[in-house]
Amino acid sequence: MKKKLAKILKDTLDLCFREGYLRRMPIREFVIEIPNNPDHGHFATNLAMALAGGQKGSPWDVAEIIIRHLVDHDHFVLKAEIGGAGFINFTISKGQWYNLLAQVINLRDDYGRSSLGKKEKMMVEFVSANPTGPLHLGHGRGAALGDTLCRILDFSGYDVRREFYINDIGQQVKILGESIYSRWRQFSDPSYPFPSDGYQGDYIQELATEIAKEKKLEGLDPHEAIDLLSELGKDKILREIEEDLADFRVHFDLWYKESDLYSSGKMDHARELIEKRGLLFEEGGALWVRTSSFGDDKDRVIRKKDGQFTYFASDISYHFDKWKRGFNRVINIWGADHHGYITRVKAALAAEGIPGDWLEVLLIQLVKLWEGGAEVKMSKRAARYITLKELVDDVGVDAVRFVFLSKDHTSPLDFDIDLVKRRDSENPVYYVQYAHARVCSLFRKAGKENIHLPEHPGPVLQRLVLDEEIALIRKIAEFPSLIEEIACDLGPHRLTYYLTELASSFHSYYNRHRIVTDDKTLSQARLLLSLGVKIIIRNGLNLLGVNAPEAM
RNA sequence: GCGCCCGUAGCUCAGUUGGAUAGAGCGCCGGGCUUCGAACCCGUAGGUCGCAGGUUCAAAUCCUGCCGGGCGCGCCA
Repeated sequence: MKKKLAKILKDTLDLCFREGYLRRMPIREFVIEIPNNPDHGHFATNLAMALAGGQKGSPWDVAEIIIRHLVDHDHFVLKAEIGGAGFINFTISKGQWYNLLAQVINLRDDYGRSSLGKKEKMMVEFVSANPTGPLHLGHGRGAALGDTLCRILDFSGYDVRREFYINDIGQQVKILGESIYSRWRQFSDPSYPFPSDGYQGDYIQELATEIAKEKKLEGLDPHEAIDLLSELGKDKILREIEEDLADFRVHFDLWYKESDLYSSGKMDHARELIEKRGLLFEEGGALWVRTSSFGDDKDRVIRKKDGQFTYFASDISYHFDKWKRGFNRVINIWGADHHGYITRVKAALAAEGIPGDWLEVLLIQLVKLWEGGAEVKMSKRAARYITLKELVDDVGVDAVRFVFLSKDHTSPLDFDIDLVKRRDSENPVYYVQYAHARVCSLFRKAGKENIHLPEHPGPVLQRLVLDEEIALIRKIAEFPSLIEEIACDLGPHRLTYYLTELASSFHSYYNRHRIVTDDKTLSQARLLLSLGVKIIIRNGLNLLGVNAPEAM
C-alpha cells in the first residue's frame, strides 16, 4: 500500500516538474508514514515540506499543487487533505483495502515473504559458547536473537547460514579437564586441591561421576587423565548445549571447530597473508599484527612468547575463512563484554582489504533475573546462576523467546520470572497467542452454525464498513514493510510490539462487535477479517519461533 | 584517563530512522460475562523525554559540553 502511494507521489512529481507546476529540483528524502491520529487519514507524507525549501510558495502551496495534479488513474486515493505544517493526509478508498485483505488470505503463510535479499549469501554466527559449562541466560538471549534474525532474513529472500563457533582447544578446555580430574580425585581424597581458576558448579562432579563409569581412570597418569577428561568432558557438554538449543528451537547449519583451523592449515595461511602485507612483526619474543594501521588503538599479539596462539589469532583465521567461503555479509552476535574486540577484528579484516561493513557485530546486553520482587544475583565464579535449560523448563520456550525478543538487544533485559510463569492475563506472551486461539475458536463456532467462507471473498468484503475494520486491515497491511525494515535494521523486537498491537486491536474489535451473527454475509466478511488477523499473528509468531496455538 | 552503550510515566520498556496532542505493559483506582473463549474489554490518574546550549519550518530523535549508570581498554580465555 505504502509502495503504491509512493509511486503515485513520484509520478505526480515527475508530472509537476515536466509541466512546470513546480520548480525542478532534486527530490529530498520524504517519508510516508502512518499517522496515529485517525483524523489524519490512512497515510501521511511530509513531501510538500521537504520540497518547500526549493519552491516559491509555502509548504501549503506546494501541497495544494501536488494534490491538484495527483496521478491516480485507479482511484487509489479517496481523499487528500492538507494538515498541520504542510502534511498531506491521504485516505485510501475502501475497495483497495478489501483487495489487500483478499490478497493476505490468498497468500496465507507467504504473506510478508519478499525477495528483498536477492538470494544474497549471509551468515549469522551466534551463541558460540565455550564448551566448558551449560548455557546461561545471556547465551539464550543471543540464541533467540540470532535464530529469529535468520528466520526473518530467510523470509526476506536472503540465503542465510547459522553457524556456531566452538573454542574446542586451548587453555579453557584444559582447565575443564583439570577441574573434572580434581573432582574425581576428591571422591576418594577430599583434600585433593582444586585448581584456583577451575570451573565451579555441580555439573563438574556429575561429569566426573559419569566419565569414571565409562572409562577406567585409575591406571592413567595425571596428564593422560586430564587430556582424556578434557576431551570427553568437552564433548559431553557440547552435546548438552546442542540439545538445549534444539529444545529452544535453535538449530545450526554448521558447528565450526577452532581446532579445524589448526589441522587444516588455515591458521598458517592467515598468518602468511598478513606477513605478505608486511604487517607481521616480532617483539619481545611474541608475534604481533600491526592492527594500529587500521584503526585499532594498538598492535595485537597473535602468538605469545610461550609459543601459544591467542584467541585473536584464530579469530582472524576464522573470519578470513568466512570471507573466502563467499558470504556477502556476515553478522556476529557477541556478549556486550566483547565490544573491545570489534575494532581489533575489523582492523585485521581491513588489512586484507575486506570492507568494514561486511562484518556487523551485534552486542547483547545482560539479562537480569527477577523473582519475588528482587534481583536474582548471579555469579559465574561461584557457579550461582540459572541456566537457560532451567529457565525454559520452568516457564516454557514460548515465553522465554518472546520476552528475550521483546526488548532491543542494546539495552539490558530484566526478566521477571513471576510475571512470565503465570499462565494468565498478566503474561505478555499469552496475549498474542490468545488472539490467535480466539480466531480459531470463532471458526469452530461458525462451523457449528454452518457458516463457511465464500469461494470468492470479493463481494462479501464490502460488508466491512466500520472504521475499526478498515483500521484493522491497515494494521495487517503494515506487516510486510515491517518485516523488510527489520531485515535491514536487525531489530526484531519491533515485531513483538507490532503483534501485541494487532492482537490488542483485534481483542477490542471482538469485544465491541459480534463476528458470527444471523446475517450470513456480514458474518463471512468478519470471519475473513479475523482470518487475516490470524494469518499475520501466525506468520509473525513463526518468525519469532513462538507457537501459535489453535486452542489454549 | 580513553573508547562503546544507555538515561522517556512509580516499575519494565516502545517511539515507524527529523514530523502533527510523546505511547504500551505492569502497578493504582473505577466499571463490564444469560449471546462467538473474561487468558478479554472500557474508563480515570500518572511526563521539565538526565541538564544546558546549537542545527531548522519542525528535535525524545542529529551536533557540542556537562551530570549519572553499565561495559571494555592483557603476551587472559
